[in-house]
Formats: sequence, C-alpha cells, structure tokens
Amino acid sequence: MRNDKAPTMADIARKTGVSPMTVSRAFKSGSLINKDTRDAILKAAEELGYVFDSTASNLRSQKTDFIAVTIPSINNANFADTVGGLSETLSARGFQILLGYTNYDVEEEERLIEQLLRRKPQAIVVTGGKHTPRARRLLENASVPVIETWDVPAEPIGHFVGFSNADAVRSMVDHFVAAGYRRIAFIGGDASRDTRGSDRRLGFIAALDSHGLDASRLIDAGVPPISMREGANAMARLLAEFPDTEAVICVSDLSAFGALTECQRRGVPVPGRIAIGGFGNYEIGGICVPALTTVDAQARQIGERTGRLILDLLDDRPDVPHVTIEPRLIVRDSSR
Amino acid sequence: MRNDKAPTMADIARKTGVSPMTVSRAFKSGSLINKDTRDAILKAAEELGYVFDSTASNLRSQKTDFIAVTIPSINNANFADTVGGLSETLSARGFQILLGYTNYDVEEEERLIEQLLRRKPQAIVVTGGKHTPRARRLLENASVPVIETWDVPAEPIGHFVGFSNADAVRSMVDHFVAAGYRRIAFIGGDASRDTRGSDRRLGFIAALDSHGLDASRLIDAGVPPISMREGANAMARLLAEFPDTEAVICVSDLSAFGALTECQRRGVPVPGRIAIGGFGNYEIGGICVPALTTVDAQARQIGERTGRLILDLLDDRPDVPHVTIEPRLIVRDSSR
DNA sequence: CTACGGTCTGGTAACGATAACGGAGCACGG
DNA sequence: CCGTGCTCCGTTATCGTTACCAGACCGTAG
Repeated sequence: MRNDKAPTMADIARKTGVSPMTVSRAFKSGSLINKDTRDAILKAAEELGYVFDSTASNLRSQKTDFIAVTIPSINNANFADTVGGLSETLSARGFQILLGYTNYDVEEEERLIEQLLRRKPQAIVVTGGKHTPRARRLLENASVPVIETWDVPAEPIGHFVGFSNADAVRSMVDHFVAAGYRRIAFIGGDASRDTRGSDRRLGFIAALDSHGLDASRLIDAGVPPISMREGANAMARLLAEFPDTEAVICVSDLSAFGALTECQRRGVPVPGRIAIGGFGNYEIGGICVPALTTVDAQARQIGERTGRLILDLLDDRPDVPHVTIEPRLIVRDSSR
Repeated sequence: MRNDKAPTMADIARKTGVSPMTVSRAFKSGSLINKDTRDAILKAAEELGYVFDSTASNLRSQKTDFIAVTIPSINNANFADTVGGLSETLSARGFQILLGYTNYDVEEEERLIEQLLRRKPQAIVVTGGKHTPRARRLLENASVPVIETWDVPAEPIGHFVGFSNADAVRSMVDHFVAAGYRRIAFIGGDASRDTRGSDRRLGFIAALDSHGLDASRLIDAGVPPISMREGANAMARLLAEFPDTEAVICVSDLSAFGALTECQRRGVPVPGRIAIGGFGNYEIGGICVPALTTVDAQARQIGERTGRLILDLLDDRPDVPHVTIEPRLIVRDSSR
C-alpha cells in the first residue's frame, strides 16, 4: 500500500544525487537553480509521492502564509461575500485563510483570536470593532497587522476597512422621510451581541430624532443570527402594536423579506399600506416581489480592499491605514 | 512598544527557574505537573506576553490538529451548514478547519487538495465524488483519512458521508405524480461542473421514465453558483417553451424561489396554474408565499456525521466507513 | 595568465517545541 | 533496611526545512 514513512527532501536528494538544499531550491520559485536539475528533482518527487511539508518550512522560515479571519457566522451571505473577496485576493498570492466563527460572542472571539494567533498568521482580520479587554491586548501585542472590518471603530487597534452602520441607516431614513413617510418603525438590532445591528438601530433613532420624528416604534427580533422567520414574527407584532405604521426599516434584508411575507399572508399591501426597507443587499431583496429597498454594504468590496491592504502591508508598500467604504442606498419597489 | 523577539518557552523557563520541558508540560493538558509550578509558569507566560507556537509544536509532534475541507463555494447556505456542523463538532476537540473553495471546478479542486495536503492535515474532507485522476491519486496516497461528502461515489476513495442525489429527486417526482401532475419540467442541472446538480437532473429523467412520462421538459439555468435570478429567467423560458407544463422541479430552492417570483410578476398562480418544487430546504423555502415543497438534504447533519466519523477514526474507535444520509421530502403549499 | 562577475551547489546550524528516557524524591509495607 | 510504586522534573535528540555562508565552475575582460 504505502510506506510507513513519508518521503522527505533528503530522500529526494539521495535519489537525485544532489544536496537537500538544492531540493529545497527546486520547490521555491525564483531561486537560482539549473533547469535540468530542477526537472529531475520534481520528477523524482512525483515518483516518490513526495508532499512538501509546510510545517517544517513554516518553522524554519518563520512565515506561514496564513491569514487569520474571524467572522460572526458562516451562515450569512454578507460575511461569506467578504471572506470570498478576501480569499480570492489573497489566495492568488499563495496565502491561506484561517477562518474562525465567533457566533456573535465576544468571549468566543477572544478564545478564537488566541487560538488563531498560536498558528502564527501573517495578519489577522476581525469583524467588528468591539472586543474583550484581553482580546484587545492580544491583538495589540500581535506582531502582525490587525485589520478590523465592517465597522468604523471608536479606537482602532490597527487598520480598519469598514463603514458607519449608523450613517448607512440614516441615508435610508432620509429616503423614507423624503418620500413622505412619517410613522416609521425599526425591526431588529435589539441583541447587544450583534453590535452592527444595534449600531443600526441607534442610527435609526438618531436619524428620526434629527427629523423631529417619533423613534419609539422599535420591534425586537431576538438573538442573532438574523432570520427571516423572526422578521415575519416581528412584523406581526408591529402590525398589532403600532397599526398605523407607514414604513418599517429592518436590520437586514433577511428580516425585511420575512416581514414582507407576513404582509403577503395577511393581505397587507406593500408598499401601499406599509413600506419596507432592508439592509445588506442580499440577492433575495433584488428578486422578491416587490423588490426591497436596501443599503448595499459592499460586503465583497470590504473583503477585496482588506486583502489588498494586507498585500500592501506585507510587501512594505505605502498603505492607507484606514479604508472607509461608502454604502450605497438602493431604492426599489418596496418603498415607492 | 514590543520586543523585536517574541518570547519562547526557553524564556519562560529562565524566568521561572524550570526547564523548557516543564514549561511545555504546563501548556499541555493532562500532563504530570505540580499545580504551583504550572500556575507560576502560566503567570510568567502571561507577563511576558508569550504566545504558544503551534508551528514548532506541529513539526515536533507530527500533528497539526488541522482538518482540511473543500467546498464548491462559500456562498451557499447548504455547504455553509455542512461546514458549520463539521466545525462545531471538531472545534470542541481543538481541531481547526482549513477551508478551501473549488469554485465548482475539478482542476481548481486538484490544486487546492495539493495545497491543503502540504499543511499536513489530520484528515481531509472533500465535497463530491468526482475528481481529476491526479487529485484522486493525491487523496489515495494521503496518509490520513479521506471523506467524500454530499454524494455516494461510484468508487469511494476512503470514507463517505452522503446521499444519492438521483434518489432524492425521485422521491419528489413520486410525490408530484401521486398528486396527479403529469406534465413535469426540470430547471437546472445542466452545468456539468455542478455534478450534484446534474445528478439531480439525471435522476429526474430516470424517475419520469419509470413512470412512463415524457422527460423532455428540461430548462437550462447556466453555470454555478445557482442563483435566484437564473431561476426566474428559466421559469420565463419554461412558460414560453412549454406553456402547458403543470409542475416544475428545480435543482435548488434558490432557483425555485426565483421561478416563483417570476410567476408572481406574471400573475401566474402557484400552485393553481403550476406547482413548484425545490431542493435543499433553504430557509427561504419555508417562509416564502406559498412555501416551497423541497427535499431536505440534511446539510448540517452531513457535517456533524463527518465530524464524528473523523473523531472516531482519529481516536481509533470502531467506525462505520460509509454513512448514507436519508434526505427528507418536505411537502408544502407550492405543490398542493 | 589573472581577475572578476555570475550561476549553481553544498555544508552547517538553526527555527521552537516535545518524545523518550532517566533519575530524584517521597511514602509505604514487609 | 530494602524494594516498590508513584509523582514530578531535566537532558538529549530530534521533527523537515531553509538562512547563511562558502566554494566550485565557467566565460570574459584586462
């Protein structure tokens, strides 16, 4: 079947009649080595079934080509898009993403960060700007670049690539007010664990205040992850508690779609009787009937910009330490 | 700021007056060490800002606690669920998932597998049972467990945790036929890259054949990843090409929902005029109006069972080499 | 003929942790 | 007093690769 010992560079060296050092060079691109020698080495390696050992290489060269990334949940198309953009940008350069899920829990994030740092990544990307004191300390003392994303942290640890969730919601409130809506509610953002969600709710309240409007129509939607089902339940409560509501902004397109379906089940016309806005520009918001007004947070772009920032930093190119993304308001039929 | 050299176990040993070996023991749970000594060591480590170095540990102990996983795309709730189940099962035991995306491309999968194996994972999980010859060889020669998922491979490389996509679709066809539908179409599964999708289409054709029904109402939906938009486009083509169709089965709930929205835009009653079935039991299918009949492929369970299988294998517990998952037909309003 | 730059290859010594082994110290029983 | 078993800790030698430093060889210029 297979040998009990996996072949090493030394085995290839013996078989090819060169030194282990030369074998090493054959596997490293851009090293000074005769083409014939290299070909012979690679051929011998293939014959022996050799598999390069990153573990040893990492230790000796003190670089792992790992980029550590924490996201709240894998089950979220927005974060998935960010990771996708990041992954594509970085894997082209041979980096491997080390992904961890915090489950929207800062304690879990702390554990995760500690675990990830042990792997000696060459940069670490975290979602959000709120951390436990110890997690903060770990990140500050990490001798690699730290990038916070999806937020504009009050006190950035290192770099960040993000946007203001509060400002983004404000742009939608402005749209609703300009469209003539006055009695506006908000669904979600009640879970303190989802800090971006609660930033959106706070932004909603501040925006309504600045328009001189009543900001007390707040409907809870429970713990993250945000679900369509909870959006539907929340809409049911909204219609019961504040029957005269003209428009509702949801913490996410997912809850917005759930809310929309609740209206459909009850025969409540959207936007005729109540207008709906979401957040995140998920695919569903663009295709459901009516299509959802939303804010595109540019999830993929966040990932790409983060990836490029990391490459700049690791290549010692001049970099912009803080990247602010501009979310884009997308007005669709659900609010007109 | 920070020292230019990160502290090592030797530094802690010097500071605490013990040997490096004892420091090592302090960090390994279940080792024989005096409680006071351990506490002193951990305290000194915290003071020095020591971070355990997995790369060195991995090399010496020849185990990385990595589990390599390939999935077609991160942007798919089903695969995300599988990874979620896998991750939860394994991270409780200290394993780290090394995730890679094949982008539905076997060539890319081959590159990815090679790259992942260099990291010396302790097991490798791949999605699907179709691979390039070289990828197959790499997996066969890997000296760690190999688990194929989301499929019942014709020739399993090692273990598998999956189900027959063809059989799963057959159960839905049977439901439609029993409900009285005869002119049944299929949307998607035309892209050979999405092998599970094309298995479903083939299963659809075989099932219709066995019922003595015409299986030529096939609508393409383009390259993966499967999108709601393409589902809507496909439904438009279906209504144009085969206007007398009574029911349609889609390769995924996502295309099914897209198809449903197209019907809504055109005022085509569902299921009154045309019934719709999806696949995968995505959240959306349970909440949209009407809710979608679908097949639950038990994505999360696939991940959990794979995780438990890996733990059994690594702990030398007796294991069931091949786990067959039973997909569950869920009948909802879209087909009744 | 010597000097010199460029290409290619080899020897040696780490990188930082730990497996394996051994030994010290102590308690206990006969 | 010795033998036995247990807890706890130190010494040594790696794990497989590569950074660093030499050095051999070749062609060309002075």
